[in-house]
Amino acid sequence: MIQIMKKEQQERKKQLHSMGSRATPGRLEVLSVLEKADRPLNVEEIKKRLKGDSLDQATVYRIINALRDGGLIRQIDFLKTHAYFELSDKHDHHHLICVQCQKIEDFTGCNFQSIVQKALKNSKQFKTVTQHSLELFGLCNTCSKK
Amino acid sequence: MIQIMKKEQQERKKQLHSMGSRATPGRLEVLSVLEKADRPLNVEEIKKRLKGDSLDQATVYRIINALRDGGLIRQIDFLKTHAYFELSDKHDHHHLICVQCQKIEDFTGCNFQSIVQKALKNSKQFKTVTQHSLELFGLCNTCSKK
DNA sequence: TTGCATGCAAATTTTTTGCAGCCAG
DNA sequence: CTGGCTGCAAAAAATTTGCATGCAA
Repeated sequence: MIQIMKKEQQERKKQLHSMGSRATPGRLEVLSVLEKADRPLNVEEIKKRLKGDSLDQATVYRIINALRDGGLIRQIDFLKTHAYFELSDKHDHHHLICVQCQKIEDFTGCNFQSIVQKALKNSKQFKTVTQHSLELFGLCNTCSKK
Repeated sequence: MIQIMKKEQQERKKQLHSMGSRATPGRLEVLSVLEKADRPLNVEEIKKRLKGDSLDQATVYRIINALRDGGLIRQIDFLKTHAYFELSDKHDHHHLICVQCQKIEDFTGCNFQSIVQKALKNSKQFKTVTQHSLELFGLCNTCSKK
């Protein structure tokens, strides 16, 4: 287990370096928090889950922005006023969100390659797509019974 | 032209009533602003485009939330800290967004019915999807040359 | 008439910024 | 070393709330 953790750490460091950033304890810990999370977290939630609330809020914001711009984490839209984040290496995985109780379920297989190809084929101003967002909103079984 | 405008007004009023809301001048005007917009707008932009900046900011927020919850407008995630909105009746239409210069291009044909069916088939907690978000992020031709 | 909508002002929440000191590379 | 990171404190931006008044249905 410890071995695995170390490998993951190494992997994170490489990723940070490849995006031209330094592998500081703060950044590694934010990544670790998101690694353990079972759902996307907002900035406040990330901050609270850090060991002893250790990082300054300004730092958390700066880290989040750097990681997002570097592509290590992904911003999710839950129709809230502020953003949520998750690791972007959980391959091609998206969410079903209940607009009533906010329940979140993952789903995979959005087959977006064909969507991207189609979109780019018809586009005059774009030739590459580096990321995408896809969320489905509805009512979960519990809420739809009410 | 005036005839057409009146028809649209009537349509809007019906939509508002069907979501259990009153058809006030403010709400109709917000819808009209979004109707004329060539791209999704944030709350501040909507407020500025109202005749003479007529509505209070608190009111604009309350209107936006009501229209979104009622399904008349759609919230778009541009990876910003705050949300953007557009009319939801522009059928099944999404965006290509340049992460560098924020250029926005529309694209259609996301064929999401098959995605939704697939997701629901594998879901234990959901049986219906009422809305979806799909945005593609990348670099536009101009920015990718830099 | 009557309860939903709005304006106004204030509070709260969320995000950003300047600057000095620190540490990963 | 040294330039990127961070903490601290303060400011700015975005969103919400309470209450009195007004208007759509």
